[in-house]
Amino acid sequence: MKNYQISEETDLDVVNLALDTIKKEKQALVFVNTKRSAEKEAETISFKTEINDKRLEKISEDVLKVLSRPTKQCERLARCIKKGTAFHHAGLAPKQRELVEDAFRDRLVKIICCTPTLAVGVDLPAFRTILRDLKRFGTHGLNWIPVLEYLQQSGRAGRPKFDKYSESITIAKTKGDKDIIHKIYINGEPEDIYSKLAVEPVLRTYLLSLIATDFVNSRKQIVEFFSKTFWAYQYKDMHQLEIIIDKMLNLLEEWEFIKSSREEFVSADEVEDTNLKPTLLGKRVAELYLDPLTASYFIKCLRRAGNDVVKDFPLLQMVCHTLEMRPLLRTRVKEYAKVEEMLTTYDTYMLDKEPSMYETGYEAFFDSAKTALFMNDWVDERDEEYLMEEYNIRPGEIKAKLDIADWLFYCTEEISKLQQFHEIIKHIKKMRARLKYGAREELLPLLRLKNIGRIRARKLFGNKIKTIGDVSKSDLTKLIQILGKATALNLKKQVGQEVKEVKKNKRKGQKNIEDY
DNA sequence: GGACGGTGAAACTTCAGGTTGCCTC
DNA sequence: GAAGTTTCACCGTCC
Repeated sequence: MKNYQISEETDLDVVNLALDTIKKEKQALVFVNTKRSAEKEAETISFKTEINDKRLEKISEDVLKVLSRPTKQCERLARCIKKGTAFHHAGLAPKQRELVEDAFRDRLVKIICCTPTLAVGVDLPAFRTILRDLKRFGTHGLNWIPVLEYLQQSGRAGRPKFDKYSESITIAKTKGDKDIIHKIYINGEPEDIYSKLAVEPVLRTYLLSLIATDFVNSRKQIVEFFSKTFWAYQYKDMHQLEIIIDKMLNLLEEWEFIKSSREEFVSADEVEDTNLKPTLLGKRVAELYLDPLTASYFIKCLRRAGNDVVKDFPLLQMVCHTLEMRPLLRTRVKEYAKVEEMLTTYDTYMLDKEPSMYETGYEAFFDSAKTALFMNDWVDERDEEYLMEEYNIRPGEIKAKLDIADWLFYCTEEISKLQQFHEIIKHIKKMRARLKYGAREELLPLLRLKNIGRIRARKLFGNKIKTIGDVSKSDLTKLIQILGKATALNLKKQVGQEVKEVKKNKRKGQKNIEDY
């Protein structure tokens, strides 16, 4: 352990450490416990650095171009990057994350303030890691983070190629904290690892896939298989495990994903066994890697829809009320009325049944409706800044939620095919396209064109160009006015009307691109 | 006397992240 | 539980 003094240019420990890192011509990662803190910390440091670099200015500009209209978050990140700092968390648009990571690898950005996003997955070693917060908000207020996480974060320090040694620094806020940090993190042992197989959704999914792939085809084989897993090794009580497995098998059969049949003959030394076979539906659910509970829930909803009219909001709420979509957006007290109103409006169209106020799932149901509300606004062409203000959801989180929704809708589509719910498939296809682009239905024809997103499609639509046919008919001059030259020419090309670029030997009456 | 701006205490709000799947020629 | 943000009372200054 080294002992040295760091110059105190400010009265903020993290800022001093960051400035010291830069002075040493090194880089650091600062780990904090919230997205908001990551942004604030990066900004505070950025006010104190004396970095000016043309390359950083370029990256800063790129960061602003990622969305159709930069949000306040984009602008804040851009300002930080200009000064050689950045923040990094799951709320960043994927492209921005990439820009930040690359800039750090290129040693242009010196300090990244981040949430644990950077502790796992991404390989971004630094000379120094600064762990500002070792406590995080959990079920019982603030808790110390697991030792394993501490190791993950501090382990980001160390670049064998560049440095002879590296540093991981934690900041204690009180003398008491200092002692605790020493005891549990620096001198302590990491926690034991526990098998995730015991978690019901994982077990259900895994059990079904074992049967669906013919890896096992009887109850006995299943028990045998699980007895060899880490789960059984840790759990020790195999009898208890069998009870859990039976419970799951019963559910899978009840949901019609598997069929069981008793064997006719039972030899003297063998115990009774049950044959297990997947149904067609069960096979597909397993292939989709979808939690069987979610699959059976979708089927219930689809049955309820029958041949009735399907509306957007109920469809969105259906996919939001799943384990896959968690964590859901939380409904704040003052928002209850708004959510309630939406639920009342669509009362007769809801595919999912509203639990009574006294049931345990009541709150989750409301949250699923609020999450659906956000998606509904997205397909109503609201932009990222609006969604941030209204729902406190950032671009990166929007993308993640929409991706899950798309996957779940795809699964719904596949299940609908097998269950002969043909009517609803076209609605789902439409909704998937709208979620992808964040657009109203009327823009869908135009969105099939390349290089046309919701912004350009809306511009065209506003100019009475509403279909691909309209694009063909439309005058090139007008298209150029709306979209600019490059895009307009590209569009014409896509509809099979290539405008040749004639540079010389221009005949009378024939126009050059330059003429426009 | 009133508009304005700066300051700081108090009240209020919010709180990490992630894997799976299929394909659009 | 605590950081970060918002709100609001309070005070001084200037016109």
